[in-house]
Amino acid sequence: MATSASKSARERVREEITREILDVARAHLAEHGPVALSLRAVARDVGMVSSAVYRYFPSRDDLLTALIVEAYGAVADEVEAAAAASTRRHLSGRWAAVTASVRDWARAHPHEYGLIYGTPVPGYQAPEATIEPVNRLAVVLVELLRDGLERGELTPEHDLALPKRVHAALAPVLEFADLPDDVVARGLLAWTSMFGAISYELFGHLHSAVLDYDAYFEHQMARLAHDVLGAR
Amino acid sequence: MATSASKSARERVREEITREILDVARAHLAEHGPVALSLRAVARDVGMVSSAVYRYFPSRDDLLTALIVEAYGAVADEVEAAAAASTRRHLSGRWAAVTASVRDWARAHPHEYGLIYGTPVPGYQAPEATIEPVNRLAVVLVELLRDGLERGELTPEHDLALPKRVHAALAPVLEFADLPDDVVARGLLAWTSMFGAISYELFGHLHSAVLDYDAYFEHQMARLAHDVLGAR
DNA sequence: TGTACATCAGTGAACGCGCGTTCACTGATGTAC
DNA sequence: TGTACATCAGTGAACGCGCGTTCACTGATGTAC
Repeated sequence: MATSASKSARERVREEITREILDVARAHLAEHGPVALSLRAVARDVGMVSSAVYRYFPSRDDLLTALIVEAYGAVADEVEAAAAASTRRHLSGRWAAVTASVRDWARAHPHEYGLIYGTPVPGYQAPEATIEPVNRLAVVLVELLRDGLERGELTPEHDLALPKRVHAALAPVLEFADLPDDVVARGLLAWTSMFGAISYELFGHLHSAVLDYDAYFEHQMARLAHDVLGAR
Repeated sequence: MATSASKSARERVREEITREILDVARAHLAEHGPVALSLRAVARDVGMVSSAVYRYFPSRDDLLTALIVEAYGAVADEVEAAAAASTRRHLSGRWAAVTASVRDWARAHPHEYGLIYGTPVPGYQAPEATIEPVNRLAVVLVELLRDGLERGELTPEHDLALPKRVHAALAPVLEFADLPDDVVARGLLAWTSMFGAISYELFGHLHSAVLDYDAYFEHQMARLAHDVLGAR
């Protein structure tokens, strides 16, 4: 018992320092962007020699990967919290809450947002470890839609029936969601549209086109809920 | 006369070489992404010594800027061509053609797409010279909407009237478009949603969620035309 | 048309830089008996 | 509880790299009279 306790003492220190490296790295990321993320600079700020970092991360890329995974986790946390805090509201209200939570996080952490929803860092595909937080996001969206259906707040008009080819294209996501195909298609469209709106704003394309980003975003999200999701 | 002809001879050579540098740079961009764009490597491939490039571009950043401007111009070309080739179709058909042209270009030039619609390169704001091609894009969208209205193919339901604050937020773009405010808002939403759909696909987020990207995109764009624009 | 000078493109060497990663090492902490 | 050994964190020097940019230069092309 004493042995395992002391053993975990070393491990606790290790975890602490790993955390510290990640925190410093995240700060660097926030300030200079992923491209400029330098192992040496991080090491300097942590107060160790650059080679010591290799005790914790086998390479610079692994450090970046860890940050990517953390960023996904952070969005998932925000979204889950927003969804949980709005269970008693109507579908459109919950949609507003969830989309606002993503946007707020994105504005607070633009570089991290860019890291996961902007241009992928060259030579990168999503690491395995992002599957779990991405799934959490998907679950929130699916639950939102399911609740909306069950409560009768979601009244999709079936006037634009899904062609067979589109239905087939959606196979993986349909299996995951277990909802009517047009609801899934609408949900996905609303979801990607939200990212379009956020990226467009965050990456500067609304500059000199729109004055009040908050009002604009809120309104467009309401429009998505109404027109695309079919809420109300 | 002879003088000005020979003077422009030198100038023609200069333009040719400038072009060659840009072409090589664009090829490098396509292969390795903007981060890895190196003045020295470009110079090597053009067949000159690195310092010679400074006769044409005052710095690496200016070279990148030129590529950004060109990329915007390329999208604008595609979009204008698609719009021009589809003047006789219905609004939804024209919308399909225009959105497909953006997506096709994006898939053919992913790094260039990422350069202008993905994460901005750190320390960059859109250079002045992008205003012109961006305007050309805006004009296409506005004309699309105007034609749709005039032909009665666009029947926006005024059930979701624009709150004053949103109307005010849209002031610059309303002045530019000179169309009913809700039409402008719908157009902008459809437009940014298109970018969301393209980025989501191109940046890998549809991976293992959707099987047939072509069918999926086409359908979602039809949905946008119908549900958001109010086409038909 | 011919000569003297000015402009410009391209060369080659050099600058200083910060980077990722490796490696042999020291010393502290944990483990086994 | 004490000793002998194993594990691990962190050090410091060194590697090779490619980069952007500057600068004095050569030689060709254009200009003015």
